[in-house]
This record gives sequence, structure tokens and C-alpha cells, in this order.
Amino acid sequence: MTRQRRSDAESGARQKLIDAGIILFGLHGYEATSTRSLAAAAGVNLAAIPYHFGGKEGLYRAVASHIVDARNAVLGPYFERIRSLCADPAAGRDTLVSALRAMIQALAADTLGTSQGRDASQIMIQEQIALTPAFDLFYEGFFCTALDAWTGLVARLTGRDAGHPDTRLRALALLGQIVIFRVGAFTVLRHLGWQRFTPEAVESIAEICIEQIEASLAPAAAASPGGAS
Amino acid sequence: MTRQRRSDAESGARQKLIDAGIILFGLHGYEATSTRSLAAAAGVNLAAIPYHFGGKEGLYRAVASHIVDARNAVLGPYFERIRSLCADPAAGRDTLVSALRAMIQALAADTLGTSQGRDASQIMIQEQIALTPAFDLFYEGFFCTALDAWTGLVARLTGRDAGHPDTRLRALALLGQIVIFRVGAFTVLRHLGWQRFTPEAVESIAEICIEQIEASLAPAAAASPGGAS
DNA sequence: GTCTATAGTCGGATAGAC
DNA sequence: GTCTATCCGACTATAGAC
Repeated sequence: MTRQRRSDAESGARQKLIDAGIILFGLHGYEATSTRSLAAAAGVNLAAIPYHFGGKEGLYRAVASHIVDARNAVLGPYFERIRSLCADPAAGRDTLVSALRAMIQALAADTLGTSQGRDASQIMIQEQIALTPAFDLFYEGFFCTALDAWTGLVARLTGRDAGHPDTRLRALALLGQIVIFRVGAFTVLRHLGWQRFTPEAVESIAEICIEQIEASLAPAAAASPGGAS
Repeated sequence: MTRQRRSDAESGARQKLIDAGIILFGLHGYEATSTRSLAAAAGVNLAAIPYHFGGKEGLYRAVASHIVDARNAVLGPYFERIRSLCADPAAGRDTLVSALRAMIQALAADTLGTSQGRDASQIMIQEQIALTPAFDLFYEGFFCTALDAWTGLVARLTGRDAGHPDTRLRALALLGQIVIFRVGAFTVLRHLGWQRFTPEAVESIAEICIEQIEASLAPAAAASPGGAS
């Protein structure tokens, strides 16, 4: 498995274009990224894009697919653990909470602390507002399974029905506590007077989010007011 | 004040272009929005853009300025009330919490429920990831004062120092609970199997966010663990 | 103030040599 | 597989008639 078994893999132009695409598509979005800038950043010829990917859109799909695989490789295990714990009726609350902690910490460290995680999440954010033909790839390949696992965990910890819309809304809102730091990074950094998220800052953010999420999950299988719908 | 006192206000081409810009810049971003599509959507001649605004960038700045004014007109009073309550040492917790509820409800109703609020927030989201020269206009004109008021309220309700970075992080995270529904609207709607946010759904979201925010603010002026930095 | 016509540039894709 | 040269359409902005 040293190579991806591709007929045209000898020079690495494919991979160089994908790497450049992760950066440039994330920075400027699909439409505003030119094939010339992609070829220049990758150090390959312009004609390599139609040759290897059939065109700009093909390159974008390849970038999207690569990102989904890479994020699943990094974060998949945490969601997989959550899913298996939720399927186990014997799993205790402490075990569930520790899986929650691990997931939030991994998510914060990856999307805020690593350059690969930052670049990948940047394209996922672009996809949220632009809605290119690759949205399904992101949703089916990553968001759907991740959100299902997260919702299941929130349902289990609060004694709610994972299928009820209110439970999904609760889970999404709680996830927003960490997502805002990535989506609004420029505003957040400016409001804090920071230049970037240091490793210590990332740890603080994760810790604060975990604490506040746990506080919201505390009223577990109690009265369950149910929301407002 | 029937007119904005502009020397070139007779035909309304300026306003029609700004209205079109709010929609199109929000949908596709600054770079990917063409002057042709703007002129067509506004029903004015292409040359009207350089004439009235000096060019595409001038139109974008006018759009940004218009959005800041409009959002301040809608949401400013809520932040103003929070600010004045925080400055009043006699304000009770119930009063503060009711101001919090009102603000979250107004924010949800505006950004999720009204077309004007949706369009305006869409450009603010674009600005978060693209970082055009108009970012300062948004930050100075809206985000900064709004976040300061919100942080002050969270500080007051939790007995923390509003100037401490951890308090700002806490406030930002809590705000993320409502922001995620706007930023990730497509993913949220798809995950819920919804076509759009109905008024009832917006109410549910606001109610759930308020409840979970209050739960995180509950451990008020108690031990105050302080976070992890 | 509004229009047509056009300049000058940049976009993605292709043909064909090597 | 990689390159150069090129087509053709779309872009922003301007000139000048009305």
C-alpha cells in the first residue's frame, strides 16, 4: 500500500494538486480559486488538472474525498467508541463522559491545533455556505455519522430519545460551543487579542467546552421538560 | 428623512444595487459574485456600479455598512439593555437572566427566522472565512460591542472577571450554541430532515439554547474552577 | 444618470509536439 | 505524463453618445 494503485501515480502530480487544493479551496472557496493558482501552488503544469481530474470540479471532488478520508482517520475512532458505548446498556455514566471528553479534546486539538485539521475544516466550512455538488460527499462521509454518534451520546446522558428532534437540537447546540472557535476564528482571535491558538489556548477551550457541556447534561434522566416544540 | 440626502438618489439605483449585493455577496462571496449578476439582479445597468460606488469593492463596502447599521437597529437595543444592566450593581439575577433570554430569542428570530436577518448574517459568515478589507467594519461596528456586552453578562452571572480570557472563552462558547444553527444551517436542516426553520423550530432552538446556557451559568459565584490555562 | 460599445485582463479547457 | 500555444468565454472598468 505504498501507492494508491493508480495508473498515473508516477510523478505525484495528483497528490501535489490535491494538497494545493486543500489549501486554496479552503482559503478562497471553489469559485474564487483559479486553476492557474492551483497549478502554480502545486508546481505542476496547468494542463495537469484536466488530464488527471477531468477539470477543476474533478479536482475539487478529489480534494473533498481526501479530506473525508483523512478526518475519518483522525476523528473516526472517537465517534466509533461513542457509538459502541451507546450500544452497550452496561456502559456507566463515567465511561460515557470520558468518551465525551476524549472526543471534544480530539476535535479541538485537530481543528484548532493542527494545520491539517485547520485546512480540512476550512473547506468543510466553505461547503456549509456555498453548497457545491460535493456537499453530499461531506455529509454522507463524515457529518452524518459523527452527528448521529454525538446525538446518541447526548440522548444517553440525558435520558432522552435520540430520535426526537429536540434531542438532536440539543446535541447540535452543545457542539456549537466548540465549532464557533473554528468558524469564527478571526473574530475570536481578534476579540481576545491573540495572534493564533496556542496549544495552551486549545486546551483551555476544550476544557471550558467540556465543563459547560457537562453542566448542560447534568439534569439527566430527571423531569425532562422536553423543550418548546 | 424620507431620503438619505444623497446627490444621486433620484432613481434608487444605489439602493437596488445594495439590496442585490446583500443577497448575492452573501450567497457566493465577494470574489465569486460578478458585477454582471449584481446589475442584472438589481435591474440596473452594469455601468451603474462604477458610477455610484467607484467599482465592485465600493459596492461591497456600502453593502457591509448597510448591514452593520441594519443589524444594530434590530439587535442593538438588546445588547444596550444588557450593557446598562451590567453597569447597574443593583440589577438582580432574574432581571439579568430575562435580558439574556430576550437577547437569545431576538438573535434566533432574526438570523434564522427573517429573510433580512438571514441574508445579513450570511455575509457576516462569509466575512469570517474570507477576510475582505471590510472585516474591520463588521468587527468595529457590530461584533466588538455585541461580544463585549455578552461577555459582561456572562461574567456578571457567573461571578467572573469580564477581562479574563477564560471568561471571554466561556461567553464565546455559549454563544456558539445558537451560532451553529445559522452557520451550519444546511447540515442542520439535512440532519433533521427539515426543509427550512419554521417559526416553531426557531422557538424550540432558542428555548433549548437558553436552557442549556442557563445550566452552564448556574454554578454562579461559587468555587469558580477557572478553566485550564 | 443611464445607456451601448469596447478595451484589457483573466478564466477553464484543449490540441498537438515531445 | 508533461509541456507550449491557443481558443473562447467571462470578467471589471471605461469612453462617449444621449
